[in-house]
Amino acid sequence: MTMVEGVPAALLRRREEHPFLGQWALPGGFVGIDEGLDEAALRLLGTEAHLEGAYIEQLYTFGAPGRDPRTRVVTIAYFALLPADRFAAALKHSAELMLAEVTVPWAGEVGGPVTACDDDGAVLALAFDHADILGLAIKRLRGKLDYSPIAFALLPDMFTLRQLQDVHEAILGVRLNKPAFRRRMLDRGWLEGTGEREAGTSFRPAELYRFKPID
Amino acid sequence: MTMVEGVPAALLRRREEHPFLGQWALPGGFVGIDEGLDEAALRLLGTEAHLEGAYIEQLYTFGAPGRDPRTRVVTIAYFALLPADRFAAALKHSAELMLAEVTVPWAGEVGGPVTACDDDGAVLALAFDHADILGLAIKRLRGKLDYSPIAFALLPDMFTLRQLQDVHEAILGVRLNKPAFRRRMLDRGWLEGTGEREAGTSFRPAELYRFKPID
DNA sequence: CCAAAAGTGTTTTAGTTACACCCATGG
DNA sequence: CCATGGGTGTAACTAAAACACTTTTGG
Repeated sequence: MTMVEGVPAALLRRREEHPFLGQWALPGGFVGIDEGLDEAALRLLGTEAHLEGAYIEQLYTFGAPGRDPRTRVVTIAYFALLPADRFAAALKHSAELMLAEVTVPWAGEVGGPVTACDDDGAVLALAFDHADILGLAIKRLRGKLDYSPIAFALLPDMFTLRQLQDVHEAILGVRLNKPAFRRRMLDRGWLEGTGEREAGTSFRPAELYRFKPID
Repeated sequence: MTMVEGVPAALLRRREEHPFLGQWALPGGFVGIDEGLDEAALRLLGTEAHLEGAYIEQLYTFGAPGRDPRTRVVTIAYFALLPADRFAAALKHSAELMLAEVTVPWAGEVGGPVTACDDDGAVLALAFDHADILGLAIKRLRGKLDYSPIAFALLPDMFTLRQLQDVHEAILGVRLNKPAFRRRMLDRGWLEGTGEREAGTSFRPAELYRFKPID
């Protein structure tokens, strides 16, 4: 997953076999008999999505008996986070891959279920229970955002406070107050200012910060 | 799991076969080919631990290649919560079952790893990676305590605010301020006062409350 | 009346929000 | 000098913590 123009987005792969032929699915595959789970997630992200070096985290294990019409399949779902620019190469690699915008209503909201949309805003039909998986991933991100440093996995090494705020707003789906956000982040002690500033703006350039993993 | 005398406790089962013969392990077993995961957790809690009607929640899936010396085993760990008095019948049912006190240091604390102790305070050797599973379960409880109603799964239908505070203190491992705790709980809107009061005290009897699932 | 724990009121403190303002840059 | 967004200061508000206090029961 990543954040594109203030909205969460997930890499999907068009299925080339039954069931759900032609529909969109999350990249995945089978765990090797002597392979760890994290290890398998990283391997499959490389072979199925052409993405390397992502932050990954186990999400939930889905095992309802009928979720795959062929046979019993238990899926140990992981999510992976990368900055948006890391997807360009992967998307060029295969026309069967796309980055879909994901919409997840807040609990109690009427907006309906989880939807994934293509660049034109058309709603995509997702294979299996993958819409549920996507929805749970977004909810996990929302829940962990303010006590874990996951947001930094979605940004390049150096970033401005505005970019960090954009990531938070994309995940939460709400606008945040600038001065309050700024102070909260700086007080947390996770940021370290590089002396450098962004370039190419027609206005005052913002300072670039780095994530300081000490804590 | 439950809370006994202000401390978290987990039901363990003595292993009667290799590997780890004679050591203590979490109750568990295999998922049926046409059985859901939650369904399997509840079934195994009944057959292995003689406990019914628990609140259960999926915890994490453990799949390191060497974690079972016999063959590759992936464990989808669940935790179950029940009031302490519900364990009496289970413990009488089999001498191979025990309720062990669990100690989990806070992150960054020096106190060392997760330990399980019997009634005499002797540290028990746990089979497989079950100490890791127990540790993660306690940490999950700590994290979810203040935004989810898990504490009520550890109490009878009607309970006093002091009992609720005892459960919170047992999970967190810290003492809490009485007036602040009281107000926080009442403001949350999860509690509904029954007109009734506890009996058998030699001091002023506390009002009994009920968990109000409306929200 | 006394001990013990239930339950309440008040002050202090810390963290967050809202809003107004100043600053630095390109054009 | 102007438009634009970066960055800062201050007051208002809210939630929690600390503390002292009153209340109610059994003995």
